[in-house]
Order: sequence, then C-alpha cells, then structure tokens
Amino acid sequence: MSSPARVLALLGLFSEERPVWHTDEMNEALGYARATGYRYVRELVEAGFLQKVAAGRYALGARIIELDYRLRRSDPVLLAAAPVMEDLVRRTRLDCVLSAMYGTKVVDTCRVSGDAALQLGYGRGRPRPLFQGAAPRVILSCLPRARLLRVHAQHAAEIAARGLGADWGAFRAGLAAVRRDGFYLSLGELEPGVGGAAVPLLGPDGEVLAALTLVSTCERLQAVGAPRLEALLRKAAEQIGARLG
Amino acid sequence: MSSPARVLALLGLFSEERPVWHTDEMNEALGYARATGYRYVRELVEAGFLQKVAAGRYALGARIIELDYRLRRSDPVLLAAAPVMEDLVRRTRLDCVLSAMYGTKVVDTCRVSGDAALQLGYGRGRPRPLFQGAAPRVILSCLPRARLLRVHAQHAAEIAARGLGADWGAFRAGLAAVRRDGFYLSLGELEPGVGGAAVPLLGPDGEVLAALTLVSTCERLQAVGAPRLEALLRKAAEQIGARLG
DNA sequence: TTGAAAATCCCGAATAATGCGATAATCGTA
DNA sequence: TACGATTATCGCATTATTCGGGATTTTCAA
Repeated sequence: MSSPARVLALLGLFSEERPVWHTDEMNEALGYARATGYRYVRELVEAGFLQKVAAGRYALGARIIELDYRLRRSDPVLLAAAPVMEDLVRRTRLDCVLSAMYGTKVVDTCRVSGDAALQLGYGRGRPRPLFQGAAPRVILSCLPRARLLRVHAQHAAEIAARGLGADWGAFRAGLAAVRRDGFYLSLGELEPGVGGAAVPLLGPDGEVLAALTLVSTCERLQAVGAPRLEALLRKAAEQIGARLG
Repeated sequence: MSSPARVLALLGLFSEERPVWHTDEMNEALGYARATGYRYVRELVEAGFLQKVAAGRYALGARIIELDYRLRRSDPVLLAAAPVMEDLVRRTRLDCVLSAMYGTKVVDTCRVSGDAALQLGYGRGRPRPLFQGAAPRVILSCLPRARLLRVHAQHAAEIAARGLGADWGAFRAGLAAVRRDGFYLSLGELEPGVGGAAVPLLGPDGEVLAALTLVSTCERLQAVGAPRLEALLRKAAEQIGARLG
C-alpha cells in the first residue's frame, strides 16, 4: 500500500458513530508507527481534511465541507433540478430525491422534503445500496451494456441475492424492461412501509445523468397511483432537461 | 513536498469554474511527470475522491459527498440547531445561518432559507472571509486570548485592512466589546445592502461552538430593529443550548 | 507554574516513489 | 462491430523519501 493511500485511509476511520479519534487510536487501528501516524495526521491537518478538536483528538475538517460545496455548485444536473424539485414537493407533499451515479456508487445528490428535520437524516450523501430501491434501478437500466457487464461481474452475488437476476441474462432482461418503461415503482424494497417512484434523467445523447424519485409511505404512493406518479415525474424530468439545454 | 501532499494538491485544482480536468492538464498545472500524475489520479479514484467523467477527464468524486454527510450527521451543534433555525425562519421570514470555526476558518455549516434556490448559492460550505461579517466577528470575540493572539499574529495585515484594529491592542479591545454585548449587527460589511445579526453559541465551559446569524437586506433588518433581533437570537441560542445539554 | 501528554526532531537503513520509453487497454467513432 | 487514436499501465534502474525508534521540545491542562 502506497503512502498516499495510507494517509487517505485515516479518513475512513471517521464515522457517524465515532467522529473523533485520538492519534494513538488511529495508529493502532491501522497499524502505523507513532512518528509515522503523526506525520500522516499533520499532512491531513495541513490540507484541511482533519482538524484538531482537543489535545491529541481529531475530527474531519472544513476542507470536506468546502469541496462538497464546490461539487454542489458545479453540478449542472443539481442546479437545473433544484427548483423543479421544489415545485414538485410543493404540489405533491411527497419527498423528492435526486440520485446520481458516482463511479460505481449511487448517491443521493439532493433531497427536498417538507420536513427539514428529515433532511438531516436522509439528505445529500446518504449511502445507498446499489441494488435496492427505485433510483438505482432506473439508473442501472440506462447504463450501456459494457458498463453494466462490469457492474454485474463485480457484484454478481449481491445482484442474485437481491433478486435482480440469478445470472447475467436475467439481470439484463429485468433491467431492459425497466428501461422500456422509463419508470419504476418500488414498494417496501428498502424499508418496510416506504416506497419510491423513479424516472431517469437523460442527457442529450441518451446517457443517464441521474434518477428523480418521489419518496413516501407505500400507502401515500398508492393513494396517488402509479400512472399519476409517472406523469408527474416525466413532466418534471422534461422541465429539468429543458433547463439543462 | 511529500508525496501525499502532492496527491492531495490535485484536489485543489477542481473549482466551481473548472470542475473537470484532463490528466495532462493536471500534470502540467502542478508540474508532475506523466506516469506520476496517472498514479496520483488512480490513487484518488480508488479512494473515491475523484471520478472519471469521460476519457481522461476527471471530477470530484462521491467520497467527498459521503464524508460531508458523516460530518453533518456527527455534528451535535448542527443537529441541535436545525429545528430551532427552521422555527426562527418560519417566524421571521429572514434567512438563518449557522457558522462554525474549523481550524482557522469560519465556514457556514447550515443555512435555512425561505427560498430553496438561494440555498444553492449560499448554503453549507460557502467560503467566508475571517474578518468580515457578523458571524466571524462574534466567534472571534469568544476565542481564548492565546488562540486569538495566534490568529492576530498570522493575519495582522488583513485585520488592519478590514478595520478590526491597527494593532493587537485595538483588535483585542474591539472584540472585547463584542464579547460583552454577546451580539453584533453588521450592515453592508460583506455585500452592499446586505446585513447580518449574530450571537455566539456557547458550550458548557463557555467555549464558543458556533455563531447563529440572521441574514437579510439592511432594510429589512433595520425594520425589525436591533433589540428584537437580539432577543430572537438569544432565545434561539438558549433553545439550542438546551437541546445540546 | 508545574507535570504530563503531545508533537516534532534526528538519522541511518531500507523501502518505495519517480520517470522514461514501450506496451497494453480503452474509448470514441466510422 | 471493428478500427484508430488516445489513455493508462508496465518494467526497471535510479534516486529520493519515507520509516521507525528513541530523545527532545513544545503544548496543554490542572
């Protein structure tokens, strides 16, 4: 393992449950010698990725907040989608989520909710399983075969376990159907009693940019009905597309 | 410059204006050899800090969004303040900002606004000058002398230029007054026509945790009046303190 | 101010990064 | 689908840097 990777590995220690680490704890957790660990931590502090919060204790630093700000400000899809999502939430009283694929992960990029307290728990950046829920499904359905093949090769076991297809053929066929529909409604797939309805956002060349999802209890989604959900989402996707062009 | 620092320096290239970089452009910008630059980029991609967006083109990656999520979820001040800020905005129709000091920087940690479109431009992570505006002022005013001395030593020129005091004595005296008041109203200090009223949020030992600010046009702030702004903010700060304990 | 803890320094040994050219993989395109 | 150009990796000798143990200095909290 190279030195930069060892330095970056330190950041992986900081979690929601354990946001503050002592230098010695880090060294022990990763098996670094004392002087080495101190050097690494200093590099990260100098770069702003860590900050000292007490004697010998460190937490994630402001650089991360800044970089996320840049990411938000330079994401054209997010900029185009935000007002449309606002409008959609105002009219439906459902939560609306924008999700994008980063590398090999699907991440919520923006969540607009009636309830701000919810934003803290479910907002931007919440980790998402790749093979559960409506958003990842519609995104996967729009991926080029080559890319999808790589995904399948890498996650065959999980795909089968999640019921997305026992082999490549079944996986591909299932997603092809979703792609044809351009819409997917999931009920209770991620949490019991909670569902999502999603459509893909497509770029000028037909490549998938993100997924737009309406989220609520299964009950409320069923009350609205799949046809209306689809119509609402399609209309919004169209508006976002127009704002992007 | 050490190798990890050289790797991390790559992240500094990505800005709002230039969110996508070509490998060769990065190498040229930082003076790295070709193979070296490729190695660095690969390390960052493997760690999720960069993602490939097209052949040879890279942008900031999902890891940053995830880390910011962890930061948000593990920030007790933010968690305690969010609902109180919501309430404050609903009742005043002003924007409310939470700002914290990270290392040697003041960063907006949360912004609640009536207008969601505004959130994108002024939200969490927006860079803040350390010596302008109400929030940094009240935070500085509560810093321990030792810390403040270091800040002054490091930024004496900028402090003088911003009119916070020509020397250490003046700087200290000015902030002492703010500290006594526990409140600061700034009008047009950052942008013409825009102002902010701020109070500090203090921890159990009297240490400053953050600043809570109400932001709007000078006009609207003056219409509300300093005494009422102060009362509103004090009450909110008290509520947040209670939720923290 | 004092004592304990944290962070840096020192320096030889040894590992690991660098860079060049060549090769292999990949992507966009016809 | 196959081609051509670009992107990315590889192999390897050189060289610079990191590593680690302990001593030292600085910082922090009482």
